[in-house]
Amino acid sequence: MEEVRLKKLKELKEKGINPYPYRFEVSDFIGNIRKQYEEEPPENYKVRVSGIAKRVSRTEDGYVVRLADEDGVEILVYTKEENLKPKERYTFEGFLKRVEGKLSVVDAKLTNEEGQEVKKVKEQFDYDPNYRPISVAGRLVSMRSMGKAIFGHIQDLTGKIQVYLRKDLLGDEKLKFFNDYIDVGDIIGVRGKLFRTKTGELTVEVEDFELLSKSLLPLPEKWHGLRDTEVRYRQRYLDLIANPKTRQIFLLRTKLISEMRKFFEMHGFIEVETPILQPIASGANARPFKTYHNFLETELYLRIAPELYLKRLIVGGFPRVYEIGKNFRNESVDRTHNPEFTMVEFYASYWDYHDLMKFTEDMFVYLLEKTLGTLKVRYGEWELDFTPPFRKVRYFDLLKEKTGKDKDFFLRDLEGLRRLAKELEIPDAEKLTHAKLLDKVFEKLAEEELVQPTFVIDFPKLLSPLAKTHREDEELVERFELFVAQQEVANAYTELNDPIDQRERFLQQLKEKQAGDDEAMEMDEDFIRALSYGMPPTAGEGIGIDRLVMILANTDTIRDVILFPQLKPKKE
RNA sequence: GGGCUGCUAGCUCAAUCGGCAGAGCGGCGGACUCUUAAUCCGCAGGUUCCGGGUUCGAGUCCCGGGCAGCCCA
Repeated sequence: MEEVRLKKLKELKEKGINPYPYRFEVSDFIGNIRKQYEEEPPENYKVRVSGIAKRVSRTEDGYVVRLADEDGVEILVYTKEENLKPKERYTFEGFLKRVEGKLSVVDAKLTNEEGQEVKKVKEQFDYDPNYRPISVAGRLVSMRSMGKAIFGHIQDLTGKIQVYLRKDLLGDEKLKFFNDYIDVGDIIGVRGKLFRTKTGELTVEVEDFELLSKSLLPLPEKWHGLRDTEVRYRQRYLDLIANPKTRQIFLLRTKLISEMRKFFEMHGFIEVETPILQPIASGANARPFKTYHNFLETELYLRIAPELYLKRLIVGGFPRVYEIGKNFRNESVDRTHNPEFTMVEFYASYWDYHDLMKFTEDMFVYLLEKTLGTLKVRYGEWELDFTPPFRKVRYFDLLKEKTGKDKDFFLRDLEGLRRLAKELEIPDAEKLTHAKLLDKVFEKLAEEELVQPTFVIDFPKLLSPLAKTHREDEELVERFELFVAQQEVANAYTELNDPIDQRERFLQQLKEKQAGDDEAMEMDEDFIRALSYGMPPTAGEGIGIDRLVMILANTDTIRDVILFPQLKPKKE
């Protein structure tokens, strides 16, 4: 295979044709061109359509029928109906939707009533491009050569479009060149006119084309795509070429982050960048990666959180800041953890955690409307409803509900708590510190309850060394975590700005560390000095972007939302 | 960290009890000017993840290793 293509490459060079030329003028991306002639049908638009089944193919969970009317106009019908036969006439009732650019009928059921012609259905949303001249470029992903004419599809990130090469239009020589030297997988550019074929598909009638990059390796199979999860993650470029679902998820991710920036900007937040290489990795309970700077002759850590730097900026007079960036935690790698992950952290002067809850609700509503266009999100078996206000529940109320035991038990009866942890089969329960025990017991008992968006509020102080003491209860802090689908999505609090209190909290953390908790927080003297100059009352929050994208994309694997997830290196 | 499962042609997958390694797609050659999983005729394509072992004979059984996925902690 590779040899055949290398031979073509060699012959091209002998002909004086550069298989890797420098540029090509495109009039637009494929998706944008399609958008001009294809309207999105409204949500839940019902249609009844009649025609002859040209072909019936199996899909993962049903069938797809190519349905044609007398004029030859075709539409794809996705159905679960069994025993459909080609050449039979059927009428389907279902919802009109675009699937990869093509108008299709989804959730279709057979009916005995008469339906509309395919043509009539499609005309409403597919318009005639009237032979408008365009030029587009992309990867040739399929090709159907018919001797004196060739059909194929070229694809870019935004979509796919059919190209049609005809001998009488292109000339003998050009067509022969295409047949002899162009392969599926090559990047090509075409110039021509847009029209619709008799089946109704938007197509470029090619007047001229150029090879833009020769592909030497074959693409994954066209029908099944690329399924091997390992190859999908290790060679993401192939996954992106072969699987539309993958492209869709990463476009969604990009859209989410972009809308998030807009939202912050609308609310007066300034985007900043703080160090990833830090001499002290603090601001979270986690194990850091360690590295070494040769010139400075010093050990540095990859940040586990930007928190302490962002608050220094609040001290410095930035009223509202946010940072979207990577954090690094040297921990296990599994379905919900990647060693580097993306968070947004933001801080607003003069706010408290009540302001943040309101702001968080507003932001989620904004983001969901901009990305999915709905506040009700399907996630696995659940329908998550993000309509505000989100449920609020106090940390110790939740524990009391599950165990009947109150705050005093959890904060003072260490041995009782340890016994409870053992009953819950929490590993190493006899060794864990008080704080860790409490954390693990809460996780075990409460998280399964937290499916719909829920603010868990008013955490115990010993779990929250950077949060401000609760105005009504010395043992608590003004902190909330937002849980969605049993996962912690956001963590926020009224920030501790009393430098003396802060020093004591760090010292408490050091004790935890000595007691065996290697995730306890590090003391940061300069941060305390910064607070000593005076930090305004402030509230701050972190939101896990990867987890948020997982929820929006309805996937339970973090690797599906990170372009290049960390895997063990493979020996070649 | 423990358990289970998977790894076979470029891709998606078969291979019965241990008995000649196969199909579809893709590729190559040919026919075909509205095809779309195009169709029709012909051909080629393999370190069965790696290393040992048992056996007349191993993709298959045994031991060790690698990577991945799932479950548990």
